[in-house]
Amino acid sequence: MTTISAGPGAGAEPAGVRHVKRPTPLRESVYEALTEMIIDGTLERGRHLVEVELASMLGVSRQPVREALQRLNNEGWVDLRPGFGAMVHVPAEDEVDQLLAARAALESESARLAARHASKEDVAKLRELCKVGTAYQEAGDIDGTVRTNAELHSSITQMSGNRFLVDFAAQVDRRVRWYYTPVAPMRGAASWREHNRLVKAISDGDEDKAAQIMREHTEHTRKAYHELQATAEPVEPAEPAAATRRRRRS
Amino acid sequence: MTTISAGPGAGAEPAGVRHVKRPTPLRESVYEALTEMIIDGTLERGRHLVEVELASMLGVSRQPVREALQRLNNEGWVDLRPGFGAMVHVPAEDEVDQLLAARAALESESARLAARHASKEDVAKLRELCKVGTAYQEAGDIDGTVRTNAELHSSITQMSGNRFLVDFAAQVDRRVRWYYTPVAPMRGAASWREHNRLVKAISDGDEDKAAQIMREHTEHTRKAYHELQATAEPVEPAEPAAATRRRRRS
DNA sequence: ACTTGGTAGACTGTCTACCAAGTGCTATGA
DNA sequence: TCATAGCACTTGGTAGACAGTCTACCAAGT
Repeated sequence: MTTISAGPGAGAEPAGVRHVKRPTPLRESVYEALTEMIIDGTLERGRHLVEVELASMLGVSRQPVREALQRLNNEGWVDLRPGFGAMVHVPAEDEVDQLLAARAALESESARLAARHASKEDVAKLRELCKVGTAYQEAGDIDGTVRTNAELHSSITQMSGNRFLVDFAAQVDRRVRWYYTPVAPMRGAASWREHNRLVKAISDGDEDKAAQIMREHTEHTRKAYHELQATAEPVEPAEPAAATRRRRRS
Repeated sequence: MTTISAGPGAGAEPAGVRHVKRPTPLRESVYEALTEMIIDGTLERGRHLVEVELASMLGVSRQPVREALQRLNNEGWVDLRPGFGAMVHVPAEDEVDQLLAARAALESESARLAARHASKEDVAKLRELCKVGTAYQEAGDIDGTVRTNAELHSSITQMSGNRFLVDFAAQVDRRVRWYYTPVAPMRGAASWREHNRLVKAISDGDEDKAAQIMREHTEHTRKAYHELQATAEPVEPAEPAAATRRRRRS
């Protein structure tokens, strides 16, 4: 499950674009593999990541692993301590909050620009996503719901036409997805109602309204997170530092 | 691209823990050196960067240079072409525009949060910076003006208390500073008047006003940039591809 | 019991060397 | 003139080596 298939596995190529061969740099694949493992919990928070270990685990040499780790560090997935190595980032108490606040700003602005620029096809696509998402939600398919949600948000930022916003938002979204998957189910129906209103505002070209709805939407998400925290972890006994766990054989 | 540097710099350290200086990894120094060289024009836009060349230039081996180049690529300072090398990024026509738009969103939100959280000392610091900046401006010290301007903006984002906003804004600011230094002088006095109003709004805790002033402020900057473009390059003869210039001199 | 000193092992950071494959340039040939 | 074959150069990736540093652990001294 851990070996990197440089292969074109996830063939989401737009039809007709036949990349004769895609020599994706190894570091890229390693990066993807590691984020995935972090998100799905294979690599627990606080765990010490050892280069050679990862390297042999993924069937590559140290170099690509190093490069991937450095990128992960830059993007806040792991913390690199000089001379010691990388630990999977352990999110601070207030971090999710700040993350969602940043997301609110980025996506709200994106929504505003999307309302300004969206074409008919764009709007149609958003409508479709809304429909699919609602269906997933009603069917209780959490994974599908989360995925469609992410797709909708990313589509909207994409439509802002601003590559920096797209870029930052993508980063933030990915992090949010990590911290926060457990929250998603909570506010299913309401979330999709808001999405619908948002898409309408965009289709009407009502910039202010789109921006405002998106802001409130993200804000609701934040509230939901806090409520979950409050109920789920009254005190949090601070799980005894998984920090320096190593297999100490014989 | 882009990164969230979770570096230990933004010390949210528990009071009293003063980590002594930790030997900076070489790649870090290389990264700094290269951005500096890009900003100050030593490495012109479009120039082909060769790893071994940079390595010997900086007195290190290929490895740290590679790692630095990858980071520069992620953050949009250079473009990495597989199998060929890195070229110093040549900003596209609309790129500055998008950059400033993103900045508007980020800094506007920061200003809002700063207005919410700023302490008395914070406000005092901002006032001081305004005074210094205005003085520089009146004295015609462009370098000082630009520096103080950057410091003021970065102080405000810092006061937002949101590390993600701080981080993104820092990145954007650095890029803006690169693209755009020539514009700065143009709108000196007006800029500092706006700064003063902004600081007042923050000190009053008027979130909406602070956000709005910051947005307009950035917007003015964007306009100024466009006006400069319009006058300075009526047609832009598209300087004969600095792309593949190499020292081929006899 | 607590501190100090020493030891050992594990990793990173960096360097060197090497090779395969891809890219751009150039000179050759039709 | 235009295609093309060949060449020089550069990256991407691998392997191995070594110093410095970090952690843990043990032993002796206070």
